[in-house]
Amino acid sequence: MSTAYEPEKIEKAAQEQWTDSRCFEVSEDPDKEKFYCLTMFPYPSGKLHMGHVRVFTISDVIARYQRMQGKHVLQPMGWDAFGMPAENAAIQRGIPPARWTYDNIDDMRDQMKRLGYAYDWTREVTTCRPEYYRWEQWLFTKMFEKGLVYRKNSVVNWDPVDQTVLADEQVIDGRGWRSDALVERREIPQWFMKITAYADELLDELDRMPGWPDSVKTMQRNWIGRSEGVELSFDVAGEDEPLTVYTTRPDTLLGVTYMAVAAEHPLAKRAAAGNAEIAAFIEECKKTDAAEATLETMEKKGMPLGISAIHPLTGDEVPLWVANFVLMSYGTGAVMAVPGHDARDWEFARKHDLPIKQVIAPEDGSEIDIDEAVYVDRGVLVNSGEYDGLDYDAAFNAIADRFEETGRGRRTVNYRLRDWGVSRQRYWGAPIPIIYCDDCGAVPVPEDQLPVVLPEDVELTGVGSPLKEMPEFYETTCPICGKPARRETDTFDTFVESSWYFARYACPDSRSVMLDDRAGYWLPVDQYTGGVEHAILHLLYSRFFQRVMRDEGLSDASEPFTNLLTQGMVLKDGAKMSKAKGNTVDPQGLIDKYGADTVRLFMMATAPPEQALEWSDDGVQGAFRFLKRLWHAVDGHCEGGSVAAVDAYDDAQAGLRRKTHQTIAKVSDDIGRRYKFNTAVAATMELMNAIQRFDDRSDGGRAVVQEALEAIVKLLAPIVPHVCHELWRQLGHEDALVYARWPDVDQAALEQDTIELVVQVNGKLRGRINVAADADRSSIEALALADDNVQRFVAEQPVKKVIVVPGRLVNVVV
RNA sequence: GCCCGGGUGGCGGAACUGGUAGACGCAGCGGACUUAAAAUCCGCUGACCGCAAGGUCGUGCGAGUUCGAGUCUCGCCCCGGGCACCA
Repeated sequence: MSTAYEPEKIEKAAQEQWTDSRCFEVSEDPDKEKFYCLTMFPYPSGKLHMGHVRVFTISDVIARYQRMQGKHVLQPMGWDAFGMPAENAAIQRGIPPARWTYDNIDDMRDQMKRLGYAYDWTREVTTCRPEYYRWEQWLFTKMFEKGLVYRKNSVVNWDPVDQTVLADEQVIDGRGWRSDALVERREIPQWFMKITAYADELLDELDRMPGWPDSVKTMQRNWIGRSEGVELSFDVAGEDEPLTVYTTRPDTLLGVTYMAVAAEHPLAKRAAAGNAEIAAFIEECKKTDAAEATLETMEKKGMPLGISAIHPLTGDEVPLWVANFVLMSYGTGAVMAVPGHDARDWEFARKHDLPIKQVIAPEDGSEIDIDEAVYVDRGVLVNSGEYDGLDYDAAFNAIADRFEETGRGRRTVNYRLRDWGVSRQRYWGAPIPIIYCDDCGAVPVPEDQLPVVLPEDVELTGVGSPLKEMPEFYETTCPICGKPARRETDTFDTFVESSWYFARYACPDSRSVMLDDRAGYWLPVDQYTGGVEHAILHLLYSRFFQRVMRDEGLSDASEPFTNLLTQGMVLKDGAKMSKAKGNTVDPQGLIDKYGADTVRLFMMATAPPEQALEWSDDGVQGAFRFLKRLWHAVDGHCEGGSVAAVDAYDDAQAGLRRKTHQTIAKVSDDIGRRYKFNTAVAATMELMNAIQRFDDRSDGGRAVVQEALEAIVKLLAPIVPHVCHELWRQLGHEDALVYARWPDVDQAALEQDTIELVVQVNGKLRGRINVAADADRSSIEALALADDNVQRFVAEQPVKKVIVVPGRLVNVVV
């Protein structure tokens, strides 16, 4: 009597058994090899979306696979619970951010449990809880003591109508998203973390991280942007202070025909004082937002300041301009312009009729016309007086030496990386633990007064932070002198919470210290999985924080994540699935209709994890159909009763055994090494097809089918754990599948007497031959040349050579 | 604009280290079963030529390297992600 595949029933039963046996709860066991498998934790935005399901399933497959390898696996889950959407919901619906967040967490936790992830729920971490954020407040005060944090003015988007600071995302075409008012750039004092102090270490270690994708390492290298250059001083006519610029191309120094400073530069401000036109231009510059993409793509504008700089080598006067593309925050806020050999300078010079001078010529002696096209490659110096004929390196050194000798410059290393501004003028975040005292200045909150708890019962209006209206929050006393003082009302960037949560999972209940000995057992994370959109910021901040924690004596590890898998986005209609774009697909409907296993299988079978996955509703049906086929195959097989042991096989039986063990080998490699779950699924589907074509009810036949079905159930256990859990039981096993080991390949079963080789003539496929597995080269060649179709194409032509690729093909070249 | 990916049948994708292009699945078409439908099972399915054997073309576009290129090199085009206050 055959039974139906009822996912809802078997999934519930499997999950209950996992929960009751607490098999995914792990403690520290030094005798076992640990494996810490982590997914980037979600922001509790409401319901799970497809991107969540994809990344959690990928990670769960790896965790369950490693468990079957005998590892002691930790897979925790938590909530990146601070953030803007909670404030938006509060403004729109009048629900306090805390309640909205906790409700969402409850919903999403239920959905995760329904999907059967192998999480140790006893370690759940929620970043908006004081017991969590107190430790980042504490670490901040330690960083304060070490000089790793500091306060400086920095630019924000100011909405003059709502009287509030806007996130870049809230600025739409230069206007506030709620008020529609033109946004202004405004400078306010903010806290910064000195990530640049670790720039060299963060850069150098990338060379020793084989477990990270090259693309991510390259992006981080470019982001840090270490460059070796020279700082040069130009005198300015009528000014006492020289103007210092940084350049990586001192070899082009004689090609300088103008210079440019940022709108915020003191020289520009002074020039504006006596010139209304310049003042207006500087005002206009402030109206663009500060995003790099905007600065780089906007029209390059500038104005002469009416001041001249003196060229340090020739003594010539070069005009000084103010330009909208020069950044005050990068380098010195001033650049020397070499239009002949820099693309942006060239374009700007053409537009404003500034002279273009060639000082570099191609090394191969070819002629170039600098008025036609810019020449940016390194080459040989020309029109550079005593430096003519030098190459890049020689010129770099000669000019750098000259400036160092005269004290007018120095070799220096520059980074594109900027310090991390962590202040946010928002309510729903961790309070920055600083007290401002008129006498003592900015004072960190002492350890015994931590945490600084964020009040949760508030009303949000959308205008400013409610903390600024709560004297019971901000009124306090100075920890040093005891006088009345005022608390910082800014909160941390939410990236601060996500920069160390991975460590806290090791000891989420630790009350006395940020991290205890348990972190020493679990860290670093062995496998980290998350969206490629986090390739730079989140991952770089986490690498920085891990080092800060290391230097605080909290952990021995320098790198937080040994292996990184960056999963591609789930796209819909060609764009990232996101709430903001309104193109999300709710996975819940599919779970209700087909069960968790079908959804898990579909996500894994459809595309490799690193690739973007374009969502389509078709295909889910196919995953469901396959699970039904598997179910009925096991069901039908088990109806035949117990299986007798057999030690000799006929050809067909040996053939199915070979397919079984080829599949074990392929799936082990696909999941264990390549992370190609889609081809792993395809391989098990092929084995299923082979089983269904195999019709042999003899003892031997039933034995190899039993072996094949057990292999499929184990190989698919990480991907579709519920149905496999039940099928394993049906195949006659008392111990739950979750305690089973990954299957081994029987090398003897793989052996073959003959193999097929492809024969090409001049690289085109012309025939196939069967040869003995151990055939030598000359007999292969002879067999290949004897093939009728091969003979047709060789015909009378002399054979120039024959290439034999063992196990693959023969190519006859005529 | 800069940095990092990607582009292969009607669709998702496979081809791992330069060696049979299109595995596996979806959709479609034909058939079996059924009173019927659903479900299930079997077969076909890149384009073109051919009765067939087989042949020609074909991996975004253009060149190149090689006995052999989806894969490597150079130059383009298009799409996605990131660009520091979305997470």
